[in-house]
Amino acid sequence: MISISLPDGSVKQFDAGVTPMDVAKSISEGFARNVISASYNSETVETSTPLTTDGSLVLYTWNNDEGKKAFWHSSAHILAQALEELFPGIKLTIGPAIENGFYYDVDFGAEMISEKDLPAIEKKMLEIARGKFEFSMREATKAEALEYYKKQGNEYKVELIENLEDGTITFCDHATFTDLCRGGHIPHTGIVKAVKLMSIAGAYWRGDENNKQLTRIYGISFPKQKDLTEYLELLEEAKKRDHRKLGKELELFTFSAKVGQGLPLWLPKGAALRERLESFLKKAQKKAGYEMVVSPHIGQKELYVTSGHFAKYGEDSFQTIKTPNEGEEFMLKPMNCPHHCEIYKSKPWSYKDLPKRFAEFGTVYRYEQSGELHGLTRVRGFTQDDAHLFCTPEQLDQEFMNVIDLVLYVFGSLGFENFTAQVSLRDPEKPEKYIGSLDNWEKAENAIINAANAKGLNYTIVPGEAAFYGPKLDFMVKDALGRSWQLGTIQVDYNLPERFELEYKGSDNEMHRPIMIHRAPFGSMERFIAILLEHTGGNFPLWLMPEQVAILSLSEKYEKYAQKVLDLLENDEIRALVDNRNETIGKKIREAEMNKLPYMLIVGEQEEKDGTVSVRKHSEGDLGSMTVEAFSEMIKEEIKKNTIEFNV
RNA sequence: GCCGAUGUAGCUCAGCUGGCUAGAGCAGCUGAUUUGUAAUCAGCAGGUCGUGGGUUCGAGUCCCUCCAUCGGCUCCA
Repeated sequence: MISISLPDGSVKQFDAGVTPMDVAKSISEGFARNVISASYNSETVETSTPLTTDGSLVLYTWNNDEGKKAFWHSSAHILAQALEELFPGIKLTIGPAIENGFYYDVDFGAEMISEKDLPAIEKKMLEIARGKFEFSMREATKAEALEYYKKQGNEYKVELIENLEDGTITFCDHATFTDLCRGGHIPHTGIVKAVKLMSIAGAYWRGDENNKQLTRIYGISFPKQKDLTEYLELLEEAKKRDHRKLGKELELFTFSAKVGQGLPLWLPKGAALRERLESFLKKAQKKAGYEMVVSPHIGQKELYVTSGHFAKYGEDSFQTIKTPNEGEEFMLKPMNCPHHCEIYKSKPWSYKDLPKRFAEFGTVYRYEQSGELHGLTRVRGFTQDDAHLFCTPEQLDQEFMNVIDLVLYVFGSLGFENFTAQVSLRDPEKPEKYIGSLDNWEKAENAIINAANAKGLNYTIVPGEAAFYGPKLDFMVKDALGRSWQLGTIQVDYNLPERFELEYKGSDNEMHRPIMIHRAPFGSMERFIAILLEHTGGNFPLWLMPEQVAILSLSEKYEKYAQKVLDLLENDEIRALVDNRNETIGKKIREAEMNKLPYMLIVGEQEEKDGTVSVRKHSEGDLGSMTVEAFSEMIKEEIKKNTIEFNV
């Protein structure tokens, strides 16, 4: 007999060799029907794995993330089997579950595959699923496993196995299919009722560009057809919040192939929105002791040679600009830091002057790979809400924490609650990617981790994501489709001060080297606005709206009164427009609603007589009539209510 | 840059297996209408079918090049 404890705290006795599914059935047959995976003593097991020791068992259904993971991973096996049957001779590599679904990376050899092939593969998968084949794990020795795949000529699996310890190697079989696999499956294929293969993509073996590119097939599967339909509808809904679509509809920005890819053109409304965001941040930065500086869009090549950026990115940048002077070369500035270092160098500093905080909305140009460009989130010309703080070692922790406060204030003010903090460290395996001494790197990494801890941030540590000159604390936010983007970033840098020979005089009358903090709460104006658009669906907070109020005249007869209302609102710094076209009120309302105008004021005979406006709120409807003054107060109140004060 | 897909009017889209002067709705313009909470009516105008080649008696439709865009990979100072 063994004792098995369950998540509800209960402990039950079973014969040794009992399976998780047996335990589920002992709880209730109905529950057991929904159980699709399990973990024992925190290790993933199959629902058919015999349990032989005491332990704690967790049973998962489709409603748990672990259950979904097993479901999708098992679906990847089914996909692999379908592919093997339809395209004999292909080489399978890996097929994991992902956040939404699963994929399988396959070497198709000379075979060409395109999206047209997907429906046939889906059909085959469902055929296999209906066979209700059980997934069963089988142990193999390393020699056996290697032999199996060497015989098949699958060098990918051979490579995977060579990196595994003998004695830990398992295979998973179902039907006639077998695959190297660590485990974690649903009981049988029949539970998969709906499958959709989403797309085909190239993916490098082991994520390395120098390796062969494999074909990756993305898919998602569900236990019910209805779940799939709902998922696809959800995707359709998310597409409506795509910032590229909204940006066009709301006339915020555009692109022109003639200007060049990845070079956004800001339209009047978008420019106004940007400006409003900038002045919002400027106000907070002023309180936090920042000083604005301005630097040019180009700099001599030497500047970036000194900073190290040229060696790192020179080849992949916009190339140098030549002048009539032989040998003279300039570059479009790809970042502001070197300029700010030179601003720091413009005069000698005492420790009493520090910290210095130089801020600039600096527009930079980076030659991103063409396949990387993406709406406003990845562009070739963009404006960073940049600042560089120069401080003493004693000031570093406090300065860093203050910047965290500023970032949290910015995110809070704009309603970004679901961000993740990411501590981006260097990859210890690839020292060649970074500059500077290990000693300084450790100091910088510790400073970031300490500050994040002191601020009680819930963060994840990701090695390999640091900048080449220093580690970062990044604030990541997801877009409508769940893709993560880095918005705010704070970086500690010991290297540029060294390369630019920055100094200050200490209390000991000796020269010392300041530490530099790079930071951008928005990240870039472009990306921030893109993500804000996707989060709000274009319904920005009232204070940010390019146009807050539309005054809709009932007919041309009320033009004068509409104009008077407009003047009154403008006196109160409310952004309004008059729609005095010869159209029905229904049409004017419809258009204002579609343009996401927060408030509509309808003015006609009654309103002119009473000196009132009839107020309609976007997506809510008629609020009744009130005086212009009362409306104005209401707007100001709403803006005030949604504004957070920044306290240093 | 790599893999896959897409590109028809300002916008959203139709155009079957290649066959008369390429269609619709919205937006625009003109006129009528002067309107009470999500589309008033009528007329007009608008496209070298992304670009450049090719196949063909004939190409929006088939093939190739390039460009741009979309989904991924790699990259992201």
